[in-house]
Amino acid sequence: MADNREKDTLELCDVPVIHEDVLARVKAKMPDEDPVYEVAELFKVFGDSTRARIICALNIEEMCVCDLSALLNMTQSAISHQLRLLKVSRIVKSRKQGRVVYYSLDDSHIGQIFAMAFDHVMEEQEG
Amino acid sequence: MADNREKDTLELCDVPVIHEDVLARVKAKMPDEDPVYEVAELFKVFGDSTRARIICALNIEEMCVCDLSALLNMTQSAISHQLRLLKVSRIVKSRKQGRVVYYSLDDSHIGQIFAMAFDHVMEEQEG
DNA sequence: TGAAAGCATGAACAAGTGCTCATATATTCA
DNA sequence: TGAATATATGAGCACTTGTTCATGCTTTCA
Repeated sequence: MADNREKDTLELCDVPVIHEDVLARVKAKMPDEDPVYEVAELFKVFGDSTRARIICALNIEEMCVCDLSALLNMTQSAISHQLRLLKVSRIVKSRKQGRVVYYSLDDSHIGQIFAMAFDHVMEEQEG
Repeated sequence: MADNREKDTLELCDVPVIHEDVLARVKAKMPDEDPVYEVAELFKVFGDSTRARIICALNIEEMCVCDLSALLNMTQSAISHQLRLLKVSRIVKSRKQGRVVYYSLDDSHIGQIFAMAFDHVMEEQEG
């Protein structure tokens, strides 16, 4: 990140393009950058087994932290940390009643996306 | 995975359970462990922006490695490494023609799952 | 009011990940 | 056959991530 001398032609990545027509078409049809990054961020949150199990549980019904801990056989702290991430990502929402906090899925899309992913891995099994 | 002596009461995680009825219901309805882990693995692969962009591109049409490199402005090596992972995960397939290798999506589910995720992040935007 | 219950959070550390660099392999063509 | 092209891959490194541990906050109840 310091020495840029002798690099008048500073293409970061000067790979040759073989199919200019293909490139042009794909460039035209590619979705905008930002949504793609957001989709990747969403999948990144889904892509941890603890969080995936939490989502599967909350897709069945609302649960409090300690019940989730018992269900998944993990410490309250670990679950709580993950729930925080899921909440920041707007995947779950919470309501507090006394000293108990109940979590549930924030959006019906979430369950649908998981359902499709399940279908996919099930078919992979057979075929 | 070796030493289990002196662990007669081996609750790994003895959190109290508040709602036994909820726990019983969710336990009964929870999907099997293995598919959940596989779904998480699938999402993990989706959850990187480079791979997400590759998938978006290949969802439009088949492409070779160097065109992908040019499109995404990344080195051929970086793209090739990611394509390897995508192929092992059965998300893309490849066909070789001369010294050019063309990649495409291996399954129509993939595009559908991405489409749903896009819908989700778009609605998040609006509120 | 003080103790207990339920949950949240900061620090720290091991494990995992994505890129770069160098190099290997495979194919084409002169 | 030898050079050039297209792609693959192993090693290394900076960076990220998920858990644990200790502790703090909030609410309830005796």
